[in-house]
Amino acid sequence: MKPTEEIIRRLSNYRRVLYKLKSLGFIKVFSDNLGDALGISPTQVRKDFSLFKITGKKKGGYEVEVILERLNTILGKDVIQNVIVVGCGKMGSALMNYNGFASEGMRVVAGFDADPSLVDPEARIPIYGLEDLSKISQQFDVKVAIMTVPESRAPQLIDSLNEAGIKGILNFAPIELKSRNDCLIHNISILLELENMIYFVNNLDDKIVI
Amino acid sequence: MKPTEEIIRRLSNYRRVLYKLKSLGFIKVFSDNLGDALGISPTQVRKDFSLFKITGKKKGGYEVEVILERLNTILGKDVIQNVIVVGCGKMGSALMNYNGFASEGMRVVAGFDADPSLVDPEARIPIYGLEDLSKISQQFDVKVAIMTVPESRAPQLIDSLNEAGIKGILNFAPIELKSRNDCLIHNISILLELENMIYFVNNLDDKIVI
DNA sequence: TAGATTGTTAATCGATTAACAATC
DNA sequence: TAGATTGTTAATCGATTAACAATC
Repeated sequence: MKPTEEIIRRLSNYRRVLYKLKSLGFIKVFSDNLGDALGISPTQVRKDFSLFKITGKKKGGYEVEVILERLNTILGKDVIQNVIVVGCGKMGSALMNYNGFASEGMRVVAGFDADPSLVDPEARIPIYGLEDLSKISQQFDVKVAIMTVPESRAPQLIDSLNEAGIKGILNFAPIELKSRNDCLIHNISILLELENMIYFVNNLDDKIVI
Repeated sequence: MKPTEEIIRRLSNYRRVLYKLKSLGFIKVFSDNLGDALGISPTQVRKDFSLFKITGKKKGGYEVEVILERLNTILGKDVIQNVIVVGCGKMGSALMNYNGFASEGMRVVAGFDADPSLVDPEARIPIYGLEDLSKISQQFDVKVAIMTVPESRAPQLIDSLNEAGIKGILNFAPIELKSRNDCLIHNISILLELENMIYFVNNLDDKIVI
């Protein structure tokens, strides 16, 4: 069985919770603990672990340190993951300067923008023109890009990103881009999320189904 | 059957595609058209429509104008939906000034921040201290909040938001907050999304399962 | 009419959960 | 030992898809 996106999402959450438990002094955890913390069944925790050959001891549970090491390897935390930000408007620059990346083993190595007035190769995180996409991406072995450009620019940019060797795009434009064979795309649409919540909030009488 | 989050997400996407088709001159569409555009089966389109009593004509398909009107009603587009932004740091202010809300029938009526130096009730979109949450939320009948605060502040803020009558929270802090009975929470975690993509990009040999 | 498309029922598929033997 | 917990198999559940009668 191949891991699905949902399973990997849960692995990230196990990892996050395990660090919290570790800081509380936990040496070992049971599938029950993790299930409670994530609001899922202990069986699912065990099943997920089983898929990745993460084993525990009957009655003894799982060793926090051991699972964490395994999870870090699976999620690529043993190497710094370089990413770029394409589109350095308000949203893009807010993301570039977000300081949560480092502690998650990620680094924004550069920004890119079509607007020459935003280009600044001397900045702490340099900003280049789009013509430098391939050069910089190859130099830093970048595989993943955050895309914060206007909706109209998004579709054509995908081709440039692919040519530059980008395999994963986190798209913030309010347009649902479909993954291709050669490129995984995740869409984060604030408008869509709000619209979704607004529906359920406006229909609270209907029991919320999540 | 109650609509799930996924179904509402698809309704949003039908709506988006339908506006595009309308601008291309389409008067009617078939479930095939919509399925193709969204990469889903025509059966699913018909099933979704059926759930909301959106009907078409055998052989004649669906009338674009009619479905759009229905979808707009379902998704609350017939009334302006007021939202607030809690936490006016870089991310929060980038969101407040994002100009995609208006065309989707949403309006950011105010921002809130614990830091008094950010408070500015005279700004185009006024920024208040947290003590004004209830007053302003009630004044503008706000039910949904965008939360862009540091992780450490997030949990306690939920209580304040609930007291202010907020029923839905779009959380940007990198902490997976669980929905409660009285409050729907959607988490948007850039780090989690990146981590997820990084996994699949680093394991491209394993066929991607989406 | 013949062909195409809806609306719905039944079948399939995949993901979650229950159950339980193994065993610490 | 008795009780608790893992690891896995079988059962369940829900969502998607196939099939098809109705009909335009």
